[in-house]
Amino acid sequence: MPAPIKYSHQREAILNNLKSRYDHPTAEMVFQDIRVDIPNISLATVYRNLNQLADAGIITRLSCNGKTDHFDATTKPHYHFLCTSCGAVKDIDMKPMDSLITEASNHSPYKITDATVLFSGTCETCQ
Amino acid sequence: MPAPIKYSHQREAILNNLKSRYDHPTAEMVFQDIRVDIPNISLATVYRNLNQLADAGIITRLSCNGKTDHFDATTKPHYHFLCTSCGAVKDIDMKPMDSLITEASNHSPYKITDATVLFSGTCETCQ
DNA sequence: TTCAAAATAATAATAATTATTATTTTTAGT
DNA sequence: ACTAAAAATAATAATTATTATTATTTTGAA
Repeated sequence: MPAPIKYSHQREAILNNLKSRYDHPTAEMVFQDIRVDIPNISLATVYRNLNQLADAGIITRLSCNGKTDHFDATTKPHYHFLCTSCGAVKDIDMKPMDSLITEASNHSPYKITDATVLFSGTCETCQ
Repeated sequence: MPAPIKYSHQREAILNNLKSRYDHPTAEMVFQDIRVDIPNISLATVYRNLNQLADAGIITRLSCNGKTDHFDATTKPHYHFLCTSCGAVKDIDMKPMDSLITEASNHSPYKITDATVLFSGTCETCQ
């Protein structure tokens, strides 16, 4: 029984912030940005709401570098790029190949439902 | 100036342990296994050596679930599978498509050098 | 308007990982 | 083999990212 989600000012601000930007921020980055408007918001509130939104399938959690989690305002499947120099996470504007999942399913005994692809290298500004 | 790597009993045991298994263990898992032979080995030693070996390009660090890092004894590029139920990480025995990198390069301004692909779903035993 | 359920801020706690430090190993040069 | 500098270690403290706790406030249905 997942607890029904009740409106909150903070959650709306968090989701709006995430939707307004394209840098796939960490919880900390969202927190710093939102503090400007809601000065006494708590970092734990940001974490809690991002988790809630991800669990509800409204946003996506990205595990890019083994350290901090990043978040993506959209759930439409697409590929990402991680700059190994500055740590920025960006979108790759190409159509995901769903042949990957069928191919992998044919080569393994697992029930495969998802494929995450993360490219890495250096971004324009770091080159 | 990367410090030259000097031999150590512990590092050899860590690398051998990793090579002897196919479950892509975490540092903690390697630690527990090695304690049997080297009872007073320190967890920090396992972390330090796994990092060293990964930095030297001898092993691979896998960031699978946003929590604990896993390690792979080989550096040959191949795809992995994460069971969302038990957390196990396994190999997928299919040829990596290098078309992915060229395709992504054509669709982005980044210098892309690597692509990691992680499938997820449920493994045989969890189904 | 009332009231229970959910959310919050503040903070404590936890988990994974890395840093510190005094001591021990390793190894290159005698 | 002997010595000494560099690197590695064990033990442990510290750090970072994240989650749990708790007393208080907000939300929303009756």
